[in-house]
Amino acid sequence: MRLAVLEAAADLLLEGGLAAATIEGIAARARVSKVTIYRWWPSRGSVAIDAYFHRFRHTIDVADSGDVDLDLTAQLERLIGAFDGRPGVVMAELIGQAQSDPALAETLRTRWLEPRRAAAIAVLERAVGRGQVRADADLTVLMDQLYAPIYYRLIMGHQPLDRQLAGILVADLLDGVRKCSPTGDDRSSRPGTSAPITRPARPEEPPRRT
Amino acid sequence: MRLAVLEAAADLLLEGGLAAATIEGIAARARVSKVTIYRWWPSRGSVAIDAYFHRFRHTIDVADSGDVDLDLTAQLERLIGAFDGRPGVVMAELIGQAQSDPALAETLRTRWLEPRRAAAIAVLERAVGRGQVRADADLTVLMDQLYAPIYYRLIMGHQPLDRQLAGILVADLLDGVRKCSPTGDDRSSRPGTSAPITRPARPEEPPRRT
DNA sequence: TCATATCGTGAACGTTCCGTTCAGGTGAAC
DNA sequence: GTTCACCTGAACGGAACGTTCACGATATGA
Repeated sequence: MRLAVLEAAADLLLEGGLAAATIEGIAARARVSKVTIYRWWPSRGSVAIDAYFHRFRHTIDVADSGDVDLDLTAQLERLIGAFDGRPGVVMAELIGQAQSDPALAETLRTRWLEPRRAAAIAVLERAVGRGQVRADADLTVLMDQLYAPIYYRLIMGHQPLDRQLAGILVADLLDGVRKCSPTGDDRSSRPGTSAPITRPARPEEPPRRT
Repeated sequence: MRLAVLEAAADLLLEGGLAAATIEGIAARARVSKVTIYRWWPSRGSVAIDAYFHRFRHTIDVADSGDVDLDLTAQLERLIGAFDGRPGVVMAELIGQAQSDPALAETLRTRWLEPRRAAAIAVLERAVGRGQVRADADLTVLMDQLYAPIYYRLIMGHQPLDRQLAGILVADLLDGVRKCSPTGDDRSSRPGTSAPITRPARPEEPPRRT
């Protein structure tokens, strides 16, 4: 029963978005009573998000190649890929719904956002350990400057959300954050007073749009 | 009548959020018929966003001090300030609603987002003109790395949204984007091969959190 | 002065979906 | 063969949507 509900809900979500995934619609499609759904889930959004996670349980595989650029770019590209097409629309609608449903917001934070943040923070912390990223950087802000633009474009739709964005985001930020001088780890130290330690060539770097 | 509706809607929005601003509630509060509201606005979200803009017509004053850091930081701080307290909650709910209401999304883009983006892009373009920012940078991505984290925190609530965030965002990004060598404007040129042109002291820069 | 058009009104309507209640039915465990 | 956990259809009251109707007000202008 539980599976039937999740499958039906996921189908409806992908077909007609969150608006189509009403409790009564899900119940009818899953050939299940409304009461059964209410026995297991507290609200419509709750069913929807469970259905989404059920259908798209992306693994959060943390690559650790030793190259911050590559690892972060790969993570961001995977996220952008996960938001391609209907699943992206559904995620946007779930985030939207969460703005007026605190329980849904909480679920979204704990089951979607935080695992991914934890994985990405780990990458950054290893980079700090290797001296590739300044030790005094606020990693939570860095995270947001990497991830937020993806969600922002997904939600606002003011700019396209394509894979090459990942590389640009990482390059923009790391070039600023990368520890340039081995001695200076203070914010007031000028970047660029000596040659950067590591700047791995990224041959696939696309030309800049303007 | 029109004003009465907007005032009533804004009141309800700030008191009880988007959920409280129902058409019938607004009509009752404005002492106006439902029909009258439907004559002028196509949907609930439409009334709500008009009411929001009516109540919070922030001026988009573009400072041009000649210092990118200061100008951008001031812009971001003003945005963060505008999202403080109830107005921030309401904006989050409007963005949320826009995820399932294309007309509302369009209004949000054209009347809120784009004017602010245009102002900020102008600041960046002047900075490019002055040689403070690399000419090959993708300004639209830079914009997102500055602004998106603010909306992201507003909507996800995973991290606090305080004013000092503005300075960190700008510093993180500009240190990477800042044109370090006057000759090199190609992505492959190493940042930091010579001293940066301008790096105005920002004494109020807060210590980094981790 | 009076016809007319415009705009607003209250009241009611049908619709959809919510979340809940009720009176049963089925099947496995003990 | 009783009990219990779980499921069922059917119906309910409630909220809000968006619409329709018949009926004022008001002001324009012939």
